[in-house]
Amino acid sequence: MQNGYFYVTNTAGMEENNRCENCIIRKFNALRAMTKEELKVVSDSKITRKVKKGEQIFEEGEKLNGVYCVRNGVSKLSKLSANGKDQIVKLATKGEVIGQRSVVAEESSNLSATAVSDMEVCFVPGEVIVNALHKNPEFTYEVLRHMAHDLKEADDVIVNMSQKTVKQRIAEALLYMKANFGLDAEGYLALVLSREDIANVVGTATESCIRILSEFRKKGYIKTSGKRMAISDERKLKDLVDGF
Amino acid sequence: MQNGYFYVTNTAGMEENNRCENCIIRKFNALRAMTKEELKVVSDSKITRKVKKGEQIFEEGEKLNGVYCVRNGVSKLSKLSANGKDQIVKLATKGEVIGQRSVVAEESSNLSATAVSDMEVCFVPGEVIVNALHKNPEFTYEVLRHMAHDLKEADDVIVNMSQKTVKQRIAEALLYMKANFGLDAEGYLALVLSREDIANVVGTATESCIRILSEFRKKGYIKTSGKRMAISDERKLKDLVDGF
DNA sequence: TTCCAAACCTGACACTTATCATTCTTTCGT
DNA sequence: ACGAAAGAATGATAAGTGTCAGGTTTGGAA
Repeated sequence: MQNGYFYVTNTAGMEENNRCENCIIRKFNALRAMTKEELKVVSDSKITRKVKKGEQIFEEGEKLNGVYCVRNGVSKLSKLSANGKDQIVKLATKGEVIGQRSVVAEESSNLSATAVSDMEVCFVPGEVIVNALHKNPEFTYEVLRHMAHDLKEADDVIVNMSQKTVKQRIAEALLYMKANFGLDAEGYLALVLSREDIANVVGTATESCIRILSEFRKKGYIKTSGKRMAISDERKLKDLVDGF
Repeated sequence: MQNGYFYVTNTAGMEENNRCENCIIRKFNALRAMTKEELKVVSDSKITRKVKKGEQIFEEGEKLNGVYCVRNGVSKLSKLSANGKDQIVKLATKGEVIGQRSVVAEESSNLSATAVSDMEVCFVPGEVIVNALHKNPEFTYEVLRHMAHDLKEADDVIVNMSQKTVKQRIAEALLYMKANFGLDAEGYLALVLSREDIANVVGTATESCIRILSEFRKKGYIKTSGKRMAISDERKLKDLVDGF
């Protein structure tokens, strides 16, 4: 099904910077705890793939045969709810590994992954990961630590979702986008999300999201240019989040 | 601070059923992947403690020196939000290990744990756990699988919180309580939570929770006797959750 | 460029939920 | 068993949010 979109990188004579051993991205995820030998296996078996904005990497309920290491771009991890909206649970960016949870638990995925911008990802077969998990406690420990971190973040999201107003959650989302994805050359948020996506991050109706962003704009908290947004008054947004 | 509440179990001549090796509870959590030797160390270092209903086991922000294995009773794991309410993120019962996340990540706890009923817990020092994590990949893998499961559940909670109405969430909470904690001899939910606790599970105001439970009672979906509750029409509650 | 579809925006309105105030009931300690 | 304190219940009202029904703007394909 996904064939044709793939191009294989483990060809002879491949340039050195396509080897996992030399990949800087790796420093930021659990793969840094792998041994040289394990990393070689990963590198030989991995498949690099370009994903265009809007394209789906995998779908909720799909059996994943491996994990995806994000080299570039941003992916949204979302889950469809009964009322037809899909709630974005996490945004994964450069250095993060997606699909880990499903491979570790040997279950089909509970989330869909869709590219929010053009991406480059490395697919690593599940057996290679599972193998390392059984043999290398340091690697397993490292994966565990990353998952512990994700779990803590999920707890925080639960509390925010249930205790904060939509306005507070949107303000927080903007600050989050600035803190985690930075700004472009003109000071706009580097991560450009549609209003609908932002609504799906904070769990509200698209119209409500638009309305509140307009309000922020009118009050001078933010500035917009097409779908790009810039934070003008960070202090005010922070106060809002904290309930002032 | 916690001294005096503790009584040590690793005394000579201790009865056999107080040894982890013989503890059935262990079968349900990651400790089942420990070797005999590791389990002996756990058993020799563990401290069994009785916790009375309402008593706190640990607090948000506290540095945990170990994990707590629940032998009996139920604990709520909650997080205080800016507006003063504390959101219950998870209910932990017999066989579950709490505090894992913090020990694994070597961070202070992001949640508070409070007994919802009288409990008996075994405290296991962090070093013992961390040691096993470094040495025994099967144990680490097992902990990882449990955490993967928790993470999936957390994702589901996020979606429910943001996409379902309060009424749906309360209906779901009742069904959850039946499914996970069962019924008492008279058919009432074995887990008795205050209206406030239920409100904190589903993330709503106590009054709203009471109002909706009253409505369920009037419509014949549930039956109440003091703070005990019984499900009379499970079908209706399920339909409600699914949006009918 | 022109056109079309998607994205964005706004208003009106209904419904949901929180808050405040008050009363009734249960539970628990002495 | 009693009284105090906690919990449960209900009404009135206000605030927050979703939905529907239009508009306008934007961006990309032909």
